Amino acid sequence: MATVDIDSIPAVYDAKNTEEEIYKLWESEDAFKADSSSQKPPYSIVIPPPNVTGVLHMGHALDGTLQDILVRYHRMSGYETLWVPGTDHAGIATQNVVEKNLRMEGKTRFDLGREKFVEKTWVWANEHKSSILNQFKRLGASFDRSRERFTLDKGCSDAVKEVFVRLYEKGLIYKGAYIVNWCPRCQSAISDIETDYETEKSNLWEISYPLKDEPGAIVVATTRPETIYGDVAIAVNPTDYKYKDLVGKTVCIPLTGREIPIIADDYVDKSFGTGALKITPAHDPNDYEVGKRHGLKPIWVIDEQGKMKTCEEVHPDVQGLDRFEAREKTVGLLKLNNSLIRIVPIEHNVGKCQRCNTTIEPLLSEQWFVKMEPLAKAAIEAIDKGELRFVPERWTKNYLGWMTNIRDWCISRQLWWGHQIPAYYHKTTGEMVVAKENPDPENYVQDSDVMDTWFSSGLWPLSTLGWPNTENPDFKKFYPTSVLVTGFDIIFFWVARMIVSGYEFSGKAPFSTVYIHGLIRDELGQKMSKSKGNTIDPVGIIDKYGCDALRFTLTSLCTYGGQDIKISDERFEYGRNFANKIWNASRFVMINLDGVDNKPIDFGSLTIADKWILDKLNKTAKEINENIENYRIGETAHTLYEFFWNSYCDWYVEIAKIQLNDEKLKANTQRVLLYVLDQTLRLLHPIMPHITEAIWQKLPLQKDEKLLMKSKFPTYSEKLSFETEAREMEFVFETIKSLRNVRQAFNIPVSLKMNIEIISEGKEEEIFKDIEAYIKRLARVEGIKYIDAKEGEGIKQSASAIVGNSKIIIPLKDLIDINSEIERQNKKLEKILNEKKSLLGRVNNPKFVANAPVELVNQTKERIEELEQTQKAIEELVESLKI
RNA sequence: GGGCGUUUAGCUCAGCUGGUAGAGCGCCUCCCUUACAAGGAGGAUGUCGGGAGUUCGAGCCUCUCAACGCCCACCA
Repeated sequence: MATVDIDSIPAVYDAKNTEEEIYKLWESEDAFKADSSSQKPPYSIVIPPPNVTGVLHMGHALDGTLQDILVRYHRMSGYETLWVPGTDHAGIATQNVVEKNLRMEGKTRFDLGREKFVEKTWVWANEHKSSILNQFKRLGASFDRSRERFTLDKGCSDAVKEVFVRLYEKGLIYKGAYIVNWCPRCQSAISDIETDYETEKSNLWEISYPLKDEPGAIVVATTRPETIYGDVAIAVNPTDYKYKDLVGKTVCIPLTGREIPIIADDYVDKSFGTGALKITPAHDPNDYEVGKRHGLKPIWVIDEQGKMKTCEEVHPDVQGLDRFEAREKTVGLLKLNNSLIRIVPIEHNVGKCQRCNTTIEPLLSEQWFVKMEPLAKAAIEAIDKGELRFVPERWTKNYLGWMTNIRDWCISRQLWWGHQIPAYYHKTTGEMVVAKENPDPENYVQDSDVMDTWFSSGLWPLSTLGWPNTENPDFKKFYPTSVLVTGFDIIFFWVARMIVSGYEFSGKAPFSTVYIHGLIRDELGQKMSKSKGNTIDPVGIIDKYGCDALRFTLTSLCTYGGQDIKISDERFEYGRNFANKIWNASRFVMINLDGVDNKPIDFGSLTIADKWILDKLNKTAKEINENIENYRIGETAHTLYEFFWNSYCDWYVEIAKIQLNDEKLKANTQRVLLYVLDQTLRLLHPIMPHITEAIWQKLPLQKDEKLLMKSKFPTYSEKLSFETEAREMEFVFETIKSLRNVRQAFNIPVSLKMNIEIISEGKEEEIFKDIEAYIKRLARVEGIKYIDAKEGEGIKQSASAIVGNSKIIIPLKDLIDINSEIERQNKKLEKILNEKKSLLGRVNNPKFVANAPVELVNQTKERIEELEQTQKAIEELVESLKI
């Protein structure tokens, strides 16, 4: 015999304490730990590793919640489930933070030296990586901390070296001079996708270059006058008649007088500017290509700091100046020199460093690259072969577009924090060796560059599961992973690269599904960012509303199309209110469990309401399984909300109050209440893990598992299907609703119990007799009298309702106004007539009858019959009222 | 320039394979009915952006126009 201490269950759900307590319970049971030797089928997810520099934001909260839902659902559905947590060393971001801290001490990284600096950064990273993952704990994340990884740890480092060497040996990694996006502030090259473009107002300066040894000049338009010192040619379009005679001649660079040729190249757009273009191969990617075609040697005039070089090509007054100062100075000099023809204001796009927003300086330099095209092949075919799919599907196109136009990937970064490139140079001969280890530390020094952060995170599914040791039990059991959950913003940075490396090094896609969710935005639809000050801190929301409230709200806002999600603080009231509802409904059940036995439900003595709720539960379970399997997470939340609140609480619990007062029904009702609650908690658990576990722990159930999170997830069961009763219950709802409607329409006080008369026959009359108790209680009815159709004299001075083919009469002398009752009935009649009219229109259309499915035609006809009967009944009512 | 998305109730948005529109919030009425006022009961509200087409039937499919948003590429 079970008892529940009700005093221990307050009427308002205490999320904070409950969540803390429950997470501790899971941890103490080591419940998130996966077993690679298990016989169960595997289900695995690797977390998109948050930056060590990061703090939990709403995007993490959504991403983490979705993963946790999938993981918890599969864990309960019989899979050996592994969710791998970890963090990313975030090369530039982390180095920036540590450098900033140093600056506050008045130091730079160079004061410390590389070794000391990296050491210091490790200390910082170690301190912070637990902090972001601990914040994920506040989310209820059921990841396996015993398998936590870091993109710079030994295992990841080994994988990185292995991959680098293999790709190098295959000729897919090469070192070469190329124009890269150089960030003068970060002092490093960055990749194309780390560069953002911003529209800026600027000028097009038209500068005149005089011809050598003859009168005349050619005028070029440029947005970067400071680069004239690096010019190696003036290019015009070969078809441009204006300049036809000038091609092949020589001009002098104003201010310095250096001589350069006029060349012809298709690249030049005749209609832009003056149609003549200055070529600066060292500082512009397109110019570099043109220069290469014409065998022109680049001249460097801007250094890595973004300052003008001190060299003979640069005008002495400009040497050493910052590039923007140099621009002003150069324009001034040109003006004095009469070389400046005019200034045309324009708006153009300027590349910016994604990390620090510094204007990018295209710079010709020696960097390491990965040849992507051969690697992309398998990643492209994966889609056609059906080995990889995106949810929602529209992202496939995006992914394929990028993959098929892929460019080589600049992987070297001139930083100190990261995986150092495993290339070694002989101290005297300069000979280069690429190897996992330094072949001879006496005589070889390692390349000083490190690799792009995304190089190591691109190996994440491989490296976290033990690759390159393919005999590792985790790798054998859990690779490839099941699904990758992330936002669309890192499809190119990360997802695409993981797919490429998955195919290259394991021959398989690292996951078969990429589930892409929307981005979190503020209530105005703007991206959340610290600089805008519009962020909502998930931890703050958890403190205020509770973790499960946060999870439920976020989940409910997910759409199948993966739309972005606008949130505001108040939206989380939705989840909090639902959590409170769950808490209180459970509280009601527990309060009413006195004398409960642990016997199974007696199916022989179920009431119509019992059968209805079991049927509804069963259908809900079916839907939930389908929804989660198909990544319809938002619908999962809505379905559960609707079932629990509108079916279980609003109707079944209210009906149970009646049945619990009936000694014959009490025990079985308790069992049904408890059973449905137990099953519902299981269904809700993946989305709202804490509250469900907390309640479940209190329920006096016979339990196979100690924890709800390890218990079986409900599925559809034929045994619980009660179609007929489910339909009959609709009759009950109709009846009660119409009676409530009448009460409200005529302002009948709740305290006044009504007496009603029913005109009915056959099956319907039987049902009425079955559900009398429900009607009496839920519609506050005193007595029910069954009368013959002919005894209808009481209709005068009564309100009435039609349910099915039956008439319910509510005699209300003095309480009702006949005219308003007539009006009320006429309104209903009008609705019915409207519906009937349109349905008749269909049925009378021979084409509809010929083309529509037979079922639909029959359904429509049946509906018309129903409507006609109701119409007739209402018309009779109105007639008798009028008398 | 190329691609994608959005436009549905006052607000925020659902609506899967076409069968006469839904939720939450807000609003109006009533109710502290012994789980819950973070609650209960009842109610009002939409020519589904405009136009055309396909279909027996269109919020959903096709075309077109419009507005807003995002991504990619980038001409000095």
